[in-house]
Amino acid sequence: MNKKRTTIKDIANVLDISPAAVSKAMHDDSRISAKTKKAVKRVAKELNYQPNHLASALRSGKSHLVGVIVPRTNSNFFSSVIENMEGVLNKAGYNIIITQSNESFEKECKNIDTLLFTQVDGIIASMANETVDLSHYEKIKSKGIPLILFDRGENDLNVDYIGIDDYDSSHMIIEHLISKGCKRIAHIGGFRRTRIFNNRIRGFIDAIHKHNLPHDDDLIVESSLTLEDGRIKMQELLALDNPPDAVYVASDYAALGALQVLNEHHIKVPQEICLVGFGNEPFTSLVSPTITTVKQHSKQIGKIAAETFIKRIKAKNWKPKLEKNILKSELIIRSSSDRDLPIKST
Amino acid sequence: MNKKRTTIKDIANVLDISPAAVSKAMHDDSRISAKTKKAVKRVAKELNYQPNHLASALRSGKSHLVGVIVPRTNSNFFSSVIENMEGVLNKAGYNIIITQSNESFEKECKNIDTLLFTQVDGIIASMANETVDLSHYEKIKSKGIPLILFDRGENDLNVDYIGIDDYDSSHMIIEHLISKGCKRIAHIGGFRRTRIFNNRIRGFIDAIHKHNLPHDDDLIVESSLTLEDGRIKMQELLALDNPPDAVYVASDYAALGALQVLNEHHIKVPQEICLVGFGNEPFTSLVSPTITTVKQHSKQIGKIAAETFIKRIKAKNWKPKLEKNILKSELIIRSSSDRDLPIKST
DNA sequence: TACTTTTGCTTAAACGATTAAGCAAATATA
DNA sequence: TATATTTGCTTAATCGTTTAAGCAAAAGTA
Repeated sequence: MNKKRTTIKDIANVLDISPAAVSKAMHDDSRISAKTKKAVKRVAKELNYQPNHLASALRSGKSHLVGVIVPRTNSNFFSSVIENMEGVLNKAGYNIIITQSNESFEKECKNIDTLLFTQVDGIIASMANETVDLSHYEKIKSKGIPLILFDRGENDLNVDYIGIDDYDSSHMIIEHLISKGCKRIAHIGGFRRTRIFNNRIRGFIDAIHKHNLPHDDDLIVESSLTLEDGRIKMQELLALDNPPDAVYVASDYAALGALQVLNEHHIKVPQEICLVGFGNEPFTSLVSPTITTVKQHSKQIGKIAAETFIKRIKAKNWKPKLEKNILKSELIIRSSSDRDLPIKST
Repeated sequence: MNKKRTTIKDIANVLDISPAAVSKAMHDDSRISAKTKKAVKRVAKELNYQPNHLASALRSGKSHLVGVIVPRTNSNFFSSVIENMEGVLNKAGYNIIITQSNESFEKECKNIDTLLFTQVDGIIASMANETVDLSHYEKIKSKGIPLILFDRGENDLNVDYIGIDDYDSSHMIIEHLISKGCKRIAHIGGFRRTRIFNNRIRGFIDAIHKHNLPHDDDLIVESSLTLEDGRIKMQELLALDNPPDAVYVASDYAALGALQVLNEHHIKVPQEICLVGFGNEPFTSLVSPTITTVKQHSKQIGKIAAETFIKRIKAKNWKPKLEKNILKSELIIRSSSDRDLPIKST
């Protein structure tokens, strides 16, 4: 019969107490007797009471919603980060709203507006490739809600950041390739304007110098790191007078494109050219030969990002503050760079 | 100075009119003069007014939030569906909350509770593999908010559904394989309890009979359709006294597992055994040989699901109603079944 | 006994928008 | 000119919860 949902008023009526007492009983207020609390909770269950989230959010000013912005959800890295973030946040009573920027600056701005409009209590984001203007992120900060960046961050924003050590990762890769006898190593990197890609390039150059390998500008190319661009850049490298004997690609997708080109040219990988990708996307272990790559600890990144958010929200007066959380990455050595192993498909 | 956000009251004070007039002006009410409307909008812009979504949602009973439940976001199919759904819904003034069930029934139940708690105006979902008990979905229906299913649906729920014709897709595949000279076709299918997989199995059997091919129970196996299980089921098929000359796998992931096993056994694909997957995941065009598969029109499915939701929300008294929207799928023929073509890597 | 403190509630005002009802002034109609 | 209608607003209630303030009764303290 009763079409409308149960409210605290209904519970109050049944027990002949005030709605305020019911609200406090549900929140285990110390000023409510154990007896009343028990009765309230019993009746709440009987009437199938579901708190009205909008009302409490309006009154308390807290929506218990966290906005998440990622370039795309269909990469294994981001979907894993989100999954682990969600686990931690749900336990703390927060739900998440996931949005995708599709690497577009415009879409990212829209997403931020949408999230602020929806009154999220904070935003956890990884920036789009295109993003250079940071004014939209400043808008989040000026609202006084926590902003936490992961993977694709930006020092200038001066907020919490969780990611891996890209500079160090490049060193690991170069040292691995050197141990396999490579002497002329090329790097297909991302755009320098994106911090993580710049760090990988810097790490690459410094490692090359450290080990007294030739530094040749032709061997460093910037790329959008899509599969297609990986193909193009690999072809360019092969066309050099003095082509490389190893290629370190800053993304698995572009590395796959490079591998296709190498296969098409019947260049033996890893015997003639070694190949290393970045990101540990699932397909790297599925293609032939399997691709050596860098694991970014997506689970940890997701968890730490969520925990950082909770820490910030608990501090009553949140002030934007830079706190970096840099995880060590892990090199996954597979056939494409392992000259001691025969090529195998798993 | 002013820390608090602008409300309609602030605008009202500036113009010395009532907050009600401001609200109506913002909504272009016919009983407000053009002059007042203009002034209100000007001041709103000046004060950087952002409507409080929670307040209007509370009052109007509409959150303008749509809940989305998918098994996982990291498959290309689901992320593409979501992207296109979002486009349509955003234009109509709705935002979406994405949740993942990870194929778990328990997680799916939790997601539904979360979404209902967050007071979404409707739910668009694709069911987890594990789900057989539909009581949680009935709960959504009983709340009187629109429920729309896509891809993984269930007739018993009697709600709108958008998907492809799985039965017909099986026919397309079988006819293609027959045209390539296959005579003994096996099917690694999903669990029969999931409607789409059952339809693919039925389509497979009927197509086999229609073309007078032998119906051998050993050639039909049910699988969880993960990569690993695809490997196991392929090994079982190879171990038969009379192994198949073609395998139709109901998922690209499992098809990839099957392909790995075939490659490891040095069985030539497609010369000795033809292979067909399902879903058009990006890696199907990246592995060697490339895998023939079925395109599910994720963009269309996303758009239609969103449009159906909007249609339902506009009808004032929503009643659960079965309305199926079945799209025709498309067979993408690649090397793994194309005996006329040489094996190539793209 | 007389006072203070604690307990366990109630009252009532928010939170920021929407909206039904009402009302004076302007305009139209007879 | 008298009446009806339309225009353009205001008033006040409402959505369901939270919370500051208040108050009587019970318990503790001197």
